[in-house]
Amino acid sequence: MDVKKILSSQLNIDGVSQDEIYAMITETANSDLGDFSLPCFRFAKALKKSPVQIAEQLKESFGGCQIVKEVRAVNGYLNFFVDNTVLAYSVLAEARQENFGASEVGKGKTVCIDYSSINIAKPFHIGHLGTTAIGGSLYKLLKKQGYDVVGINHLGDWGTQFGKLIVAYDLWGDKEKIEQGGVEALQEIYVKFHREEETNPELTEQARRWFAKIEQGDERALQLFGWFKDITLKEVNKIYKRLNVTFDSYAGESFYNDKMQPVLDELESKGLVKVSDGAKIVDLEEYGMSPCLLVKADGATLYATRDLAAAYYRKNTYDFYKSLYVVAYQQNLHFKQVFKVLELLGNDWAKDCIHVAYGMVSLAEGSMSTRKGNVVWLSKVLDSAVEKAKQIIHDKNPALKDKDDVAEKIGVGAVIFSALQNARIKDITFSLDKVLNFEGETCPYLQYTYARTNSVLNKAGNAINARIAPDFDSLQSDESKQLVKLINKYPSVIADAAEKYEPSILSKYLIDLAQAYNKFYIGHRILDEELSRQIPRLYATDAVNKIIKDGLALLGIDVPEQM
RNA sequence: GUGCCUGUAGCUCAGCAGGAUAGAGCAACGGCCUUCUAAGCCGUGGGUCAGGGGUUCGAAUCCCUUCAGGCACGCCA
Repeated sequence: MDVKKILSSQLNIDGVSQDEIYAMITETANSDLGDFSLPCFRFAKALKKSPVQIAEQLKESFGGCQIVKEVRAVNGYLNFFVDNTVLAYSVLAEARQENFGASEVGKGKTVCIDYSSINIAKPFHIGHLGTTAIGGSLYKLLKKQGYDVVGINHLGDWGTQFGKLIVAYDLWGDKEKIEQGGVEALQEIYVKFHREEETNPELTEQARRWFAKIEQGDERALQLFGWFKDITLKEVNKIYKRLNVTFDSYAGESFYNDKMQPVLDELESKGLVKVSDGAKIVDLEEYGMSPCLLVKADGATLYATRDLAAAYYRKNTYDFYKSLYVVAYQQNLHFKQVFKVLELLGNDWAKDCIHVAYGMVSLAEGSMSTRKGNVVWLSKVLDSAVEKAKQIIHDKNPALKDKDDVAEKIGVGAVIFSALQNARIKDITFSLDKVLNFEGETCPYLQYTYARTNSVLNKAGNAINARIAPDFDSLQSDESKQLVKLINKYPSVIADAAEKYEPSILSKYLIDLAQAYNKFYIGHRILDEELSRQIPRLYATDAVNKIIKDGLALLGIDVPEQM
């Protein structure tokens, strides 16, 4: 229930719209002062009265409603005290409904999300965790908001590195070894190629020729290329499954090979193309940007050219309302350029293309480099996290059922959560120790709280459905009030997270909710109470149970029923 | 050099379409399990919100500026 809306609808101030009043009502930091507050200072000039007078007047004219217990005018603030019995009654009823938190604001609109976008034959390392986890969560958040969502894995499946890989395979590759070793085995020969290449430029030349053969459709070249692709996808799909991430399209770079020329033609016909040092560019100087490179001096297309073709393809195919690119902030300029070129081409939908940038992942030990083979494989990080979870289960709850399943959920959840708990723009120095810390503001803490609510609900049996009038007066403590308020916020938190493309808003909220519940749990016996007082507490427990499960699912994280 | 991003407790971060006394977690120290899961809860200490100026009744939040760190800036993606 939107308390601010109820309050603002009861307030009338000359020359100020209801929406403006709504926006000005804040939650009060100090609960002694009330639950919600309207500062009246800004109205002083227009009304030619002091804020103190205005607050007094508003207090007098406030019609009153069930939810408000008391209104006070204090030092120019109009403070509202909410009646928690009434609030708890309606909030807990809402929270028990099936689709609590869902919305239909996106109904009939399609959002494309380009995320994860891995490279073929390259390791899935912790650097890919950010885009995969953020994109995967946005996918679910936007669906929850009613949008049709298209998840696109823009595969990096084009470029001279595939020529290199073929050369490396012919020289040092072993079919069986690679079938078994997968991407890691491919990486080995790739890294070797780069070492050898430094002293033997002939290799570089050979690689170039092989890549040209792929382009020309040479049978053997395509066959090997397809094989590398299969190996990679097979392996990566296992990780996606663990991360609860899905895609609707794997149209990658190679897919756009035959779709760039029409875009280039259009650019030419609109007079946007310039030739500079033999390369074709779009000059963006008047917009304060360096030029967007379209075609190299040797005639080859570039990254930006493919992104332009992809943008058109997505618009034509999906008629998107928004098209998101979950890509690290290193590429800020690139996307600014591409979007500007789309705009210069006269596409009003250019404004709907949004670069959802996120921070860098670095290692405490130094930078990652695929070529040097200095990477932290995500599958290994997931495995260590699961291993750690197993150890802790062994220490704390050796009698637990389905230990392996629970450990998987806890371990993988911890890793995903580490990528989603902070604002996405923040850089991350990856530390396994930190990911493996299971105490405090962590995913295991949320899962533990969920398991705790499960335990209470199971022990309560059918009491929650007893035909006895619940006594909501039993939720008057500060802890209860705090908890009810947070439960009430869930739908707006999802809306906010979806609107800002920021899953961390949800992560932070879930931590707050779990903290509030744990305080409530410690401070209030639930099952010892008589039924009429027990039921509201079970409602609250049930709401927390559902929200944590649903909220974590929106982050791509599973919950164990017990732990 | 230019543009963008970041700077809040020892560490990691919330708070930033301005509102009342700046909040969590980790780490440290001290408490709470014969009672619903102690992966929990309570308490203690810890702050020039990077520095300076400005706007405002009011600034961590907006503007200017300086400093520090990161990223990007033509033929990689």
